[in-house]
Amino acid sequence: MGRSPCCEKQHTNKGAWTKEEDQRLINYIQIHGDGCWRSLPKAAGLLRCGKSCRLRWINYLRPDLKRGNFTPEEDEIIINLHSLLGNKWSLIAARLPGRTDNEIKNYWNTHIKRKLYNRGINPQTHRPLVNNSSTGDIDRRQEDSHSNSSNSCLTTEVEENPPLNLNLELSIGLHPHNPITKNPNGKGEAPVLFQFCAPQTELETETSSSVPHLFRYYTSSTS
DNA sequence: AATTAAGCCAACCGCAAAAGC
DNA sequence: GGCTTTTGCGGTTGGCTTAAT
Repeated sequence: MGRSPCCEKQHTNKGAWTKEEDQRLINYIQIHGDGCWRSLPKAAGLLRCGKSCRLRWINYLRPDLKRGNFTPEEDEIIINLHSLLGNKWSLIAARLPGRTDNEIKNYWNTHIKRKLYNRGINPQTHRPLVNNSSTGDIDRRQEDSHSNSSNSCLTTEVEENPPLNLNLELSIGLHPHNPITKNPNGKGEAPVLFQFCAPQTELETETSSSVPHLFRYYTSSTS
């Protein structure tokens, strides 16, 4: 038995948002701010589920959203971050001001995956694809084996290949709400240096359930 | 011009974590 | 500490648009 729905489905609209609905949501948030999504629809006079309102605001109506195509620089940032974080779209989005996790996820699936395949790189593992010598087809089993878990490559690949030891500085914008990148003193910007380390032990590698466990990060104040 | 296929993106769904009581 | 509610995330889907036949 699942959890009860978050809202009375028979009383909510679904599908594409109308201009009027958008305007109601914008007006409400401009006055009251966002948050408390559960009660927002009723208060704003919208026949929508709170989750739907939140998604609409975050992915489409937010004033700070950047519109338009991704730049080549953004492409490379996404590829680099994905190689480090896996399908953690919200974390990747936090490093790209004006972009949403949904937008990046869609862009990854429609553009970047193909781009990497064309470069001969497995988009999930970020390692060279293995060519099937008899057929010439690209062997995508690597991707299939990885698809069950966004981070599973960290266990299988590490066993097959020497772990990479990278010191990579991510010279990209900070996001004020990201607890990782937020400067602890709350002032100014702190450059964030991610230091990626080889797993300490096999046990640690086996039991790692999230990528951040495998690396540490630190910030340093610019002041 | 009509039909089909592929590309694209907004929105939905289910789950897990966080927050509240 | 345990239960319930709310929020946020990632995967998936549906439908619109464009390209190819």
